[in-house]
Amino acid sequence: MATLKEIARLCNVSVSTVSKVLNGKGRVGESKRRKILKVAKEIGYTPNYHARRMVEKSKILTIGLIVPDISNPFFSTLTRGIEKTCGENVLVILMDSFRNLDREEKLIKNARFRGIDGLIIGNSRVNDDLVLEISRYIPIVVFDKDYELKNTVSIILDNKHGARLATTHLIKNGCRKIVHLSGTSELYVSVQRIEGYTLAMKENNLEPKVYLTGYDEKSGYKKMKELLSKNEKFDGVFCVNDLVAIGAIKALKENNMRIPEDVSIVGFDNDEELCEIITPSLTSIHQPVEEMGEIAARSLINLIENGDSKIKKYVFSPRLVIRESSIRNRGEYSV
Amino acid sequence: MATLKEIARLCNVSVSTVSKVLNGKGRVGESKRRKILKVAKEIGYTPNYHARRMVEKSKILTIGLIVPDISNPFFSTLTRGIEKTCGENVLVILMDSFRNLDREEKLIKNARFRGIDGLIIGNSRVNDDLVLEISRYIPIVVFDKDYELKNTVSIILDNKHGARLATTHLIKNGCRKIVHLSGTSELYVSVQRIEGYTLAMKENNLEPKVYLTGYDEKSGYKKMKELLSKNEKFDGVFCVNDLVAIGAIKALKENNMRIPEDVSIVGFDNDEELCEIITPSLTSIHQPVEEMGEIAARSLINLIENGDSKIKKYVFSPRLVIRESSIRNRGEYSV
DNA sequence: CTGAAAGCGCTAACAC
DNA sequence: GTGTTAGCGCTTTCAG
Repeated sequence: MATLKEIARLCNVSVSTVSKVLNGKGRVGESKRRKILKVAKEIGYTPNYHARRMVEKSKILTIGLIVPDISNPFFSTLTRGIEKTCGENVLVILMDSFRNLDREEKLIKNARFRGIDGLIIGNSRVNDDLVLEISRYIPIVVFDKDYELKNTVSIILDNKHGARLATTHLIKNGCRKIVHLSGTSELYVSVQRIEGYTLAMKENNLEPKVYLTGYDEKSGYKKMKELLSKNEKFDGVFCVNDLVAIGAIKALKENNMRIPEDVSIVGFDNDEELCEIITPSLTSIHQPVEEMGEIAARSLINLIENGDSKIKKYVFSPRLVIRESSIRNRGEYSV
Repeated sequence: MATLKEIARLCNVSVSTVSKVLNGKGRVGESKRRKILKVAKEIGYTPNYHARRMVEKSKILTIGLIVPDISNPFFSTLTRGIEKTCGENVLVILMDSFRNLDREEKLIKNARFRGIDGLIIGNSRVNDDLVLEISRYIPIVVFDKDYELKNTVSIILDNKHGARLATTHLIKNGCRKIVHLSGTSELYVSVQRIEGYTLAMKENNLEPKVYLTGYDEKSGYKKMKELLSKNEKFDGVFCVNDLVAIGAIKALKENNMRIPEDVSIVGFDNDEELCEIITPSLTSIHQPVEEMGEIAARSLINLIENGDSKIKKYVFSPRLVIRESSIRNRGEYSV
């Protein structure tokens, strides 16, 4: 390996002289300087990063980012926001858990042994004790979970409010029998959305009906097919996310239901690509994903550098984006 | 900071004893062992990663991944493939260039000063000299560019063949006037696809017509609108990617053209999410993105560990995935 | 069992 | 100008 020592030997000078030349510090005779530069290039010298970090109080930060699935648009956009905030001197180590809980736990546990200075955990299912334990060692930013730990910042979307917005919109728009395809009951996000949905229904003296699903298109399709075959009656659907909504739409179409005339439908996440491509275009609840990523990164960096953060929790507000899938031409409601 | 030294002091033992206990090596008296473990936990000791790497010939690798836009499904899926291959002991540093050439160059140049052992560069526009220079220092895997350098592996999709497949499919399916929305003429990928398209047209004594576009939905929409307003005649469209195709479809629909009856259309990339959601569903050329990511990671790791690679180039074959947008009910062609 | 000592590659005082 | 020295935090012989 090419080292300073090696160059020093080749040039008959001391290691520190080489170091000075290569770092442009101190004064060194022109002839030596040239020779050192030449040799360094020849043998392809690259300074040992770890050795450097040992001795410098380097300002380079390394943060770990854990996501359940980087190919999911929500998380890739989140990642984009994080990357945006991390300039030259913050390295982002991406870790995809592939929605495998064991793997996720292992990744979180091992982070601090990997030179990682802080962790951003996107929407995980790991238990709180683990976060509590790990946060003793490195700062953590978590999404959609509410911790009040010293070394931790929470980034939260007001999911309850979002769900209420969606449901109320359907109601105002003339729907009376609205069902909710909710995702699993384990995820905090889903729990909150179920609450918001239920609240809105009760406020309007309507009966809430929650159906558990997964989070992908397939599970939305499957559940909707099931409801249709059971001959369930409904005129509105609120879905836990856009993918589930898209699956549901597919099933509804196959059964010749008209959207939004027979059944109105609202998604969540507002992935513009998806929402606008599908026919009819999909009304959805927008969350400022990229911005949330930026804040996450900024908070983490601050947490690492200052050991603590004044603001322990950021709550973002969702917004309703109305498209064709929920607007009936009855004049009962207009944008 | 919590260090071995600190623990040693607190326990009245030597640093090496502490090291042994914490690493479970060598034999140490039970009482000391317990005390050391206890103190280490109390003061929240985490071994210094860089110090460790200095002395161990650690098997942990750090690879850098440069993409133009992580929120683009192609690259997030690619990333997924890479992550899949990198187990416990390979760290992936994600770097998004945001399609900024300056930033991309800087990222590539700085990688080796950031403890990065090798680089995967996704579909870049950096000039070849830079790659040549950097590959002297660290191994590089590049996409869609054909290098024959010692320290480099190329991962390539046979774009020409893919374009030919798409075009031939349209021809077999009864189209005679096929236009190509091609992206820009700078990107190698586009050049290859144009060639394949042209070849297929000529083979069938048809006249190729290439129209430059961008790579997003908007530019597909815009170009198609333009063609329609100019009253260009065509019965088939081959697009450089799915997004452009989707934009084109939108424009065609607005002008009340029937797809595939009036105009058949084929995309490229086969992003399943998009291709299957749109109405009509979009025929496309599939490239095994995730697999390409896996191979990229595997090659790079091999390159890092062995200094060179037998295989300098992987060429992947595209595949035609037929959906509604190109199948006319004329019985001229069936799947 | 336990600790002293060397050394990983580098930077930074501090002499010469 | 230039080299010597110390030390970053850790692992690993090697004596005792």
